[in-house]
Amino acid sequence: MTAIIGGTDLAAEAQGHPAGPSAVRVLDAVVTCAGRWGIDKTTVDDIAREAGVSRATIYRLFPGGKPAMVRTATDREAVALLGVAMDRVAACDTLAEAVAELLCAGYDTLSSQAVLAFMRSHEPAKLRAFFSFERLDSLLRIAAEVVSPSLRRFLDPAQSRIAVMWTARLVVSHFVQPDDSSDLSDPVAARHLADTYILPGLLIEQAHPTIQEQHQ
Amino acid sequence: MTAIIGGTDLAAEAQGHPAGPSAVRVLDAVVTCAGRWGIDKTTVDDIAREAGVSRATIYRLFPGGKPAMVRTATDREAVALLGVAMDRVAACDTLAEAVAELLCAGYDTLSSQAVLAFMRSHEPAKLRAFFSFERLDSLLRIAAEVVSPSLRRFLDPAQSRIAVMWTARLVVSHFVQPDDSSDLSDPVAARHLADTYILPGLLIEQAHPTIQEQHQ
DNA sequence: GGCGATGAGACAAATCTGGTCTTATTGTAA
DNA sequence: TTACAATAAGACCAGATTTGTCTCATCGCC
Repeated sequence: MTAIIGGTDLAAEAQGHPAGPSAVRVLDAVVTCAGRWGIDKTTVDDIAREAGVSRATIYRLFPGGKPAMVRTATDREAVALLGVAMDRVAACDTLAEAVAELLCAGYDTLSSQAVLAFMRSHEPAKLRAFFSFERLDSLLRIAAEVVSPSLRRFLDPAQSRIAVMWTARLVVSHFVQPDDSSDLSDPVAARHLADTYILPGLLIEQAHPTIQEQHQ
Repeated sequence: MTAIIGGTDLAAEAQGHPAGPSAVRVLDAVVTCAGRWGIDKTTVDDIAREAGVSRATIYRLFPGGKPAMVRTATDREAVALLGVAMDRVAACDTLAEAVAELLCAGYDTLSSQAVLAFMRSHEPAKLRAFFSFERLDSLLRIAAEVVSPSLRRFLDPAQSRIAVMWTARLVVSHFVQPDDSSDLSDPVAARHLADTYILPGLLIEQAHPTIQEQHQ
């Protein structure tokens, strides 16, 4: 994964996100404050105080205000979490193992995220909204971007992408609406889910490529 | 302990606190919201929504506004927590055991309280302020009121009161500023503290009553 | 010295919050 | 059914908070 935590990130800057040392502190502060009070209740002032930075600086770094900071922080957090998940996949020997591990790792990393934990226990409706329309597409794209390389050993690029996005959807769905009958934090359950719902699809696709895939 | 949770509390009403079913829902909502966002970030509107009650009703029940609700909720919570602690003392056979159990139970109940947990992990300065000036005296008085009867088996009323308040101070002090060398959630440590710092004082007082006690 | 980044703080506009009040509705007891 | 008490809904306003922008002083560094 990329060197994001604790340093500047050239890739982020290239795609329009500020990444200087102050920006990093601000983004850290966003995550900290949102984990403490939820996003709605944290003010720009809270973030400034937490980051040890003046409000003026914040608006200079993020002209879009709080929404921009939250979006950037979310992306950064997503990349970091997905990086962790990807590292766990590196050790897998088969596609089935890798997908199962991805399910498991994805679920674990989501669960360990403070802001998401806050939303899950205190404002589940907002969590569902967040993962249903607000940012789902963006997050799926990031997931595909970051994680799909780790499946290239087993699948071609287009299919890796599909596998990752499909897996990510399953993880998110189970996260926002946990299912008693299959707990994704349990590797066995994850493997079962992978074998049942994800791998068959991939194999069929492999046999009869769709138009969508041919275009990618 | 008194029948407070889930029903109306005549004692509360007598001492000026509203206690109808709506009032109970409001106080529950205060605790819930404060545990979620902290006291400062919860608005009367949040409380009303959480309680499923209109804002108008809230102001009718608590003319003092948010401060009044918070004060009442705090007192109610204190009485409930202290009741739990007191129940645990009932099984003790000696004064030393009882005081140790009181230390332990007090610490446990404080730790289990959502709002206090929130403050402890997110705004320790506010926690200290709360327990240092804002409400300490009131809480100590409530503690003495509620718990001291459980020590009457071992001490006379005045001394029970002193023992409880002294114990409560120690619990609070350790709660707001945990001490690595003595963890009050550990019964052994609690017993040690009781033997070392509380019981000797009580015995001395017993031998040489002070003016203060004689006046009570 | 000059320059870029930042902090401090003033400022107005928008928003939120607290608190009061009126009106309509509901449940209940006579 | 009528009368009454409790409440929801929401209008309303004053005051506080928050946002976003702007200016100016300061600091570190080339």
